[in-house]
Amino acid sequence: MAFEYEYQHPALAADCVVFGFDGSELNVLLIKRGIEPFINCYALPGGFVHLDETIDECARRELYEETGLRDVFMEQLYTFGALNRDPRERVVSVAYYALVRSTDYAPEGGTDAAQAGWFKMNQLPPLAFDHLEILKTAHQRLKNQIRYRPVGFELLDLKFTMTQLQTLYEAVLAKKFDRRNFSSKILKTGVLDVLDEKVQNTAYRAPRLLSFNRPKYQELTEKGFNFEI
Amino acid sequence: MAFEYEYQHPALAADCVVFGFDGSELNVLLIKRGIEPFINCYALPGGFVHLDETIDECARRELYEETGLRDVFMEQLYTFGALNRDPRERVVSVAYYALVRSTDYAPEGGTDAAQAGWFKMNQLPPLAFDHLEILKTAHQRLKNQIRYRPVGFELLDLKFTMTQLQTLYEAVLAKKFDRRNFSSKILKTGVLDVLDEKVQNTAYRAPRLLSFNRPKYQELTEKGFNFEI
DNA sequence: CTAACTTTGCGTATCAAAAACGCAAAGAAT
DNA sequence: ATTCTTTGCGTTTTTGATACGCAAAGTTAG
Repeated sequence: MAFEYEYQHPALAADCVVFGFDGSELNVLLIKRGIEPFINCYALPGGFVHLDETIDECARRELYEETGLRDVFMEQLYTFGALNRDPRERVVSVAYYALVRSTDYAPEGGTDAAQAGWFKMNQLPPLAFDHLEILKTAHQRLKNQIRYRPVGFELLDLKFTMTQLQTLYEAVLAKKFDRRNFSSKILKTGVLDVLDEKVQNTAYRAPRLLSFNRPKYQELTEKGFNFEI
Repeated sequence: MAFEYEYQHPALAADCVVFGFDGSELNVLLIKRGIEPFINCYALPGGFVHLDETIDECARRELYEETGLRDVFMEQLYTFGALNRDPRERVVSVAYYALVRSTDYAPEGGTDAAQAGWFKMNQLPPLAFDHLEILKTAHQRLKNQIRYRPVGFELLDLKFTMTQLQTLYEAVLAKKFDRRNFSSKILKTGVLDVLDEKVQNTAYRAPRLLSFNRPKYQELTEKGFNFEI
């Protein structure tokens, strides 16, 4: 016992909800806990905030330590402060929400990240603490964000097809769109570049590849752009 | 010195950004600090989280203690965790955002709330800590929320005129609307009841009074309603 | 090799909502 | 009585959303 305070202080943690997209379904990154409480139970990557780091830095550090992932799109989600979230002591957790390209990350055996893995959003294992509630909050945020941010930037490969982009939207929003309207609507915004390149080795007609045009996207978001589908 | 921990813990506080509307301009509630640091400087109402209360409860308690306000619409905004926000020790602050009817609240002299007061959003005094940054974040949230929540519920009197409602939207969004389109668009949603009552003692033609229809609003928000103007 | 089939890419027709604005009645001010 | 401002209700015009037709690309199957 080393640190003393005049008043009681809660412990402060950061937890990360990392979404990935595998081409057809939305996935979330979970780790298997190696310590009590909830040992061997799945949980969101996260841990306690150090006094010499910001909460954002903590979230990135813990994510890297527990899964090997870094340099991902990440933003603060919500702070969870119920009284008995953690059986050990009062812990307040600042939750973060992150998006990664699935192809950029496969959990590797034999490392700290060996216990990390992707889970389909509709086949989740039981989660430690209030992490299911945090995850549901993050999913809601993703559903909102996809309307006014091209989250495909973070979730798809640099080059992708229109069908892949539409599948992502349909997976996130759990809703179907007309292929032709989806395509023309999203092309009309100008945030996509049509590449002079086609997918190789496809069944039937090969689709052309697309990429996001970041400067154009920046320009549009600055004047209150809406990606509504 | 009474409380000991194995690891260092930051202090945890909650601060409230309370917006009010006086009929023509957007206001924010500030208190004059009576203690160091930043003594006599204006700041957001707020204080440290007790270990036997949630952060939400803390925000409501502090707001009541410092301004006398209670039972207001309030929701969590963002958590601010920069390293040197507070010169005393590491303090992480969970910011809340609240809306009140100006007529429901006038700071009273001779009470704990004597130091509280409304300030116009475009005539703010210097603020303590990083409270200006918090305030700007809250204003941005209000601008977003007014699109899909009838924030007039919280900011206007129970009975109001269409012009007052439009003035509120124009004050929040810093944008002008066509009077006739604004009126028909918002009436068409059904969230307003047209009362069989007119304003008394007006210059020129007396406008009719309106009120929000809460059940209708609830019904619409549940099916993904959009109040976009 | 040819026919069938699936996906893709581009187009148009139809429908609904947003934006612009005309106009007269209410009712105080002169 | 006349002027003037605000209010309330409408129409026209323009824009955007939705539904869907169709042929070309290019693979699969006979």
